[in-house]
Amino acid sequence: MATGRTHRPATRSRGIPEATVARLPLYLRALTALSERSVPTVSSEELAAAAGVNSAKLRKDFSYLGSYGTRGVGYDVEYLVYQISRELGLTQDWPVVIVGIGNLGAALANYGGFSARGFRVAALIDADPAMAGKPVAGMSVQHTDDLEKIIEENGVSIGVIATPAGAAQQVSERLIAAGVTSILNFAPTVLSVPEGVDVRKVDLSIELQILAFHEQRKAGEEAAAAAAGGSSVGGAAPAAAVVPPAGRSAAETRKGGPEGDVPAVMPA
Amino acid sequence: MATGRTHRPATRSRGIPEATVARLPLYLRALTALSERSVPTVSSEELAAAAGVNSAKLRKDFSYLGSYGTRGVGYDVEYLVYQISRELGLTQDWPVVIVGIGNLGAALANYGGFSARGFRVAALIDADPAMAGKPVAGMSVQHTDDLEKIIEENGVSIGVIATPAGAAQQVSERLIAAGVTSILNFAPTVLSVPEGVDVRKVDLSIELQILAFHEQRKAGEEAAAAAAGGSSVGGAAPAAAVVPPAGRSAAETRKGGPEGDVPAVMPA
DNA sequence: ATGCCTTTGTGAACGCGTGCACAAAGATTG
DNA sequence: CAATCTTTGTGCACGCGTTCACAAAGGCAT
Ligand SMILES: NC(=O)c1ccc[n+]([C@@H]2O[C@H](COP(=O)([O-])OP(=O)(O)OC[C@H]3O[C@@H](n4cnc5c(N)ncnc54)[C@H](O)[C@@H]3O)[C@@H](O)[C@H]2O)c1
Ligand SMILES: NC(=O)c1ccc[n+]([C@@H]2O[C@H](COP(=O)([O-])OP(=O)(O)OC[C@H]3O[C@@H](n4cnc5c(N)ncnc54)[C@H](O)[C@@H]3O)[C@@H](O)[C@H]2O)c1
Repeated sequence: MATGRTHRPATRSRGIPEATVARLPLYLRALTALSERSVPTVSSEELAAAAGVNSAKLRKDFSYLGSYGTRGVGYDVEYLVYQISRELGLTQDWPVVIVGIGNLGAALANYGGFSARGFRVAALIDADPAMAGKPVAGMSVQHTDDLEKIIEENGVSIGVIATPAGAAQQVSERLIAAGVTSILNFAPTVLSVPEGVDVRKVDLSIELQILAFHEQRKAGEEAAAAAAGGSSVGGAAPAAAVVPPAGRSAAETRKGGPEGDVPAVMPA
Repeated sequence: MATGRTHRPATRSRGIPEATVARLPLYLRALTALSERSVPTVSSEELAAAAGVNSAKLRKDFSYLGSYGTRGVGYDVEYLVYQISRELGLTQDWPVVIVGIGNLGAALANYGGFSARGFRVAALIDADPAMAGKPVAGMSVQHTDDLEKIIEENGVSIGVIATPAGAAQQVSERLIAAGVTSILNFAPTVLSVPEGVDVRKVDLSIELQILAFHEQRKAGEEAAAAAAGGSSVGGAAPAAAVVPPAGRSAAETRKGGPEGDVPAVMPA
């Protein structure tokens, strides 16, 4: 999710739980690696370890696809690769457009892993007239004016948005109007889309903030442990405070913080 | 998802559910936007709409932080920004290193949104001697030889990995040995890390595969609807088949596909 | 053919997350 | 001060996802 997500509850697609779908690519990757090493079969235990999940979970996941294992032996690697690929729709070729060819968009365009799995970059699109015609990753960047034409001519149903946040909503609307029904959004905004359109988001900033939360928690616990008599291990404490407290109206009305307010840095 | 994730079940950090933590940055972003427009207060309903979530969920999320709202009025925007920032640990300054300054790493280094929220890029690190000393995003790229020194001197506890997949595990081990306890991994690999280290992953390929799954499902349903008498809407059907069936040993043993095998493109 | 050993597939229990619905709280108005 | 209206905070129920644990299944050796 990427991390982050914008799950639509979705109608339990064909009986395969969403959580399982999200893990299938993980299994596929592990299986592909085994396949390249010409490993013929693999047990749920081994494969689960390679994919970083619980083996019971993996078996249950596979059980949604059918009974593809052999008791006492395990799973046939090649066969499973095919079954998962088919289930994920990777036996088809999916043309993709990338909109917004800046720092990130260009990096995505240059990314090899795209085409590795049936995804083909059909076009690179940018609103900047100066970008139009420029070669990026061996393709010529096209102008947003032609967005609709490109989508329709190439039968594109998956769009990647790498524009600034302010443009993302509008870009998504044009993509959708032209026929796109799945969007991968790198811009830090909530996209509002009609029913039937899937949006997944990748948000670096959110991921970092989640890490910071846990990091702060670890630091707090460590401090507590140290205060309780432990030796202070070298745990890289962050530097200085940044945001001063707001101290506004509602502040007085406040009832009671979680647990007596950790001694957060509070200058003023 | 980004989506994608590597949740450690974690010990219900300080009573705040993981799912709530993952949404706090979303609320914070919406609140910051309101703050910039000088909106003084906001109701759970409005804020929930801006963040793209259910209002009941939002209220429950906030209830884990304390009672910061005023019944009949809503939430004080500035105050809530501060409370969430504090809870997420964003009132501190978090130095971050990026390892692997290729296409993606360079894009990340150039990304402004990094510093926007208390994250400061302390160093850019690459193994390529030719990269060492080169300026990227106004910083000089440093060689991996100095990785440990950089981490320790800057008190870095968060590392971003943007190396090729093959190098990621090793890089993570060096980061962790040097004191890093949180990793954001862009390489398509499962990182194996010791207890106490948080890993979150951002995986473009996985997100696309999940979209492809739903896309295929939509196409199938649409085809079924059309067969049932509907007019075929212009739904951008993908092009050609790519992976031929494996047809291996276990194939015969197979018991029974989900529901009589949709007529997937099956050449041979 | 028989028995043993390995590994799958799944029933069942449990816990987390979500969303409804409403009582309590406070603001606001008369 | 009392009545009314708005919006929060949360008890509760439900469904999804995870995990355990084990019977059934199949391979393999004897
Ligand atoms: N660079 C990163 O590492 C990174 C990381 C996370 C998120 N993001 C997000 O990804 C997005 C892109 O980041 P970036 O660093 O590449 O920014 P950028 O400014 O380098 O590139 C944005 C590109 O989008 C184009 N653009 C603007 N409006 C457009 C429109 N309406 N239609 C089509 N193209 C348009 C611009 O011409 C520009 O080329 C931003 O929303 C950013 O927040 C970037
Ligand atoms: N480019 C993208 O859009 C994109 C998208 C998703 C995922 N990824 C993943 O991100 C990673 C980086 O992608 P990229 O396109 O930037 O690749 P890249 O080849 O352009 O860059 C990789 C960089 O890592 C450096 N490196 C290699 N081994 C290293 C080591 N041991 N220590 C430090 N640095 C090392 C290389 O010198 C190079 O500069 C890859 O794993 C890729 O799969 C990239």
